[in-house]
Amino acid sequence: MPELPEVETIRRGIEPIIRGRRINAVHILQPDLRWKVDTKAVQKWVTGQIITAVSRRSKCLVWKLSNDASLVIHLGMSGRIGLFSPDEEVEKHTHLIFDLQGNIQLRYRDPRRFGYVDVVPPGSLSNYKRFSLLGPEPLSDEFNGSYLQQKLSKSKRAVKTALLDMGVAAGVGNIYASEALFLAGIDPRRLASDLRQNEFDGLAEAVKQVLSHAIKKGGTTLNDFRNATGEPGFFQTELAVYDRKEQPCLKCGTAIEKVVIGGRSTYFCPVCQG
DNA sequence: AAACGCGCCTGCGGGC
DNA sequence: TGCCCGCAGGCGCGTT
Repeated sequence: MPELPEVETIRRGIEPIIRGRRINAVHILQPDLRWKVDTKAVQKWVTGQIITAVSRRSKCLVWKLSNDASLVIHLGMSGRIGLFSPDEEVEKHTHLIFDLQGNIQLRYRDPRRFGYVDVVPPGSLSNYKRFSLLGPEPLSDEFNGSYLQQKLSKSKRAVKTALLDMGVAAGVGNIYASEALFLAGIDPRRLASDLRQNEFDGLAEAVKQVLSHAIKKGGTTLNDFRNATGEPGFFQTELAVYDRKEQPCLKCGTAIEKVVIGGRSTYFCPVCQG
C-alpha cells in the first residue's frame, strides 16, 4: 500500500499530534511481523520516552525519542497507523498499541504483516542496517539526472525495475514508478543502460514531480489507504496510467497497456512512451 | 556481481 | 450463494 507519498502524508498527520508526548506503555499483541518485534528492546528503549520528532526515510517512519533511540516503522503493503481513544474497539490485525500521554492511543495494524517495527538504540541510527543500503531520497537534490546516469548507465535491467530498487530511489513504489515513466515519456521495458542523459534528467524530474504532487493530494487511495485520521488520499483521481488498463491515455487517447515487468504490474501508454 | 524470482501473509473481487 | 483462483501498493533472500 503505502509508498513514499502515503508515508509522508501519515508523517505530517501524526507529527503535530504525537510530538512531545511521552510513551507511557507499548502493548505488543502480535510480534510476528516481517521481522519479530524485539519486545525487550521496546521495553528498554521506547517505553517511558518522549517522542521528540517524527521523520521519514524511504517508506519508513522514524520516531526520534528523548533518549536518542529511534523507532522505525514500516507499513509493508497493508499497514496502517491510526490515532484512537483507549475506549475504542481494537480492530482485527492490530499488532501494536502505543499508550501516549494525554489518553491517546496510536495503533499499528497490518493484516498481511509485511511491515515491521524496529528499535534502534541511542546513537546508532547512522549505522542502522536497514537504512545502510538505501539510495538517496528522490525529493533530495542528490537525486538527479547525473546521479541516475551514474547509477544505471551499466544496468541491464528494465528501467521500471531499477526505479523500484530501494538502493536507486528510496521510497518509489509500483504506482509512482509507472506514473513517473509516463510523465517522462519513457517505455518502462527499456533497459536502464539504454537511456540517454537527457532521459535520465527527465526521469529524475518526473519522479520528483509525481511524488510531490501526490503528497500535496494526501497520497493515493486505490483500496484501503487511510491517513492517521482515517481520511483517504486523492491522488488516485490524477493517476495517468496506473490501474487504467484499456482506458484512454489522458494525452493521446490510446488505450493504456498493462504488462508484467519483474513480476510487478506495469501500466504505460504505447504511444506517449514509445 | 548483478539480476531474477520466490516467499512471506491476509483479504478481496471476479469468474464459474 | 459460495467457492476457488489470482492478484494486491513491499522487499529481503537464495540462486543463477
